[in-house]
Amino acid sequence: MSRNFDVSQFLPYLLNQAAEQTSVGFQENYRERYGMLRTEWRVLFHLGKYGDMTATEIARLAMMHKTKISRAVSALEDKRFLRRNTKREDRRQETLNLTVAGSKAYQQLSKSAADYEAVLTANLSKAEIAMLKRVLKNLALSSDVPR
Amino acid sequence: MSRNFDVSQFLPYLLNQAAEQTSVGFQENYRERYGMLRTEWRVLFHLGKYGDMTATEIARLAMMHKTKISRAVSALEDKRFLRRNTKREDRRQETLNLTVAGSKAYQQLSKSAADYEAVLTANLSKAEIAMLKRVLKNLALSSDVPR
DNA sequence: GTTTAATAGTTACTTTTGTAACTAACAAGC
DNA sequence: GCTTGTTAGTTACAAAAGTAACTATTAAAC
Repeated sequence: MSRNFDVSQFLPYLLNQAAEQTSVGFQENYRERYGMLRTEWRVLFHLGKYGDMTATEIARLAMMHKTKISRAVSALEDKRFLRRNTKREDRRQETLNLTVAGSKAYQQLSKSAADYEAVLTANLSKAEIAMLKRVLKNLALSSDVPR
Repeated sequence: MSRNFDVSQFLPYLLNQAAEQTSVGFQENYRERYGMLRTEWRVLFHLGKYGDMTATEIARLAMMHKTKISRAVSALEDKRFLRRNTKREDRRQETLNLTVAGSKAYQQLSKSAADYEAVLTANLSKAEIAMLKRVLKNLALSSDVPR
């Protein structure tokens, strides 16, 4: 069985291809229009979805390294999509919150995301989509290396 | 509906997390032991699976840019995992083939891949795995931008 | 209260990737 | 056979990501 394992069907490989294609497909929605990178869009949507957060909280939720977050936050700040506020009770931390422009971009892009996902899943049933997402979430937790 | 779209459940995002975690999880099998990068492992497994190929053929199959392939091929050649042979009928192309060491690495790693996948899919049924892979392959083709 | 350790976030340096321009070889048109 | 265009693969340069060391601040130990 392992002798004949078909490595071209290897799950991490298939996941990578699907992830890469769909992410590249979606980036046309924020790249030109808002001048964002993928990491920036991710940070933006966390703030849009969960409200004010610190960089560390985003890093944990998004499973992204803190330097990546740090750079994305700086870029989003430069583009006036978010503001930072040092916490009074702990001056190491800073709460990040979207500006009006940031919120608008988020609204716009979450609409685009919904549309894009609808296209991607056009020939899947509700049950299949649910199962797919459940599996993906489990896989993301599987080899959970805290970084 | 789009108003309340849950962007933290966005398919490309979930795919990315699952892809990243599982790829990072698997890399411990080739990173230390063979000193390979992810791109190199991918090129290696294409040659192992399909036999001799040119760089362009791998690029098309693996949906990787040709510069990435070029660099991975050089690295694999330096490590003596493959050899190149200029084709006589078209001297622009070169056929890549695994050395004995390359084949051994491939055998080893495809075994590891099988084991790793078995762990990843431990709590999925055969039907679920089949459906998952089918969906992933479709998603990878979805927004097929030839590069 | 002073030392020690831990945490949030940034910066410097290195590695990897992306993009575009390049060389070499072939093919077609004329 | 010469020009024009195309394809395979590489290289140079720029952008992005990873890693480790850093600063500033807080918390704990004593």
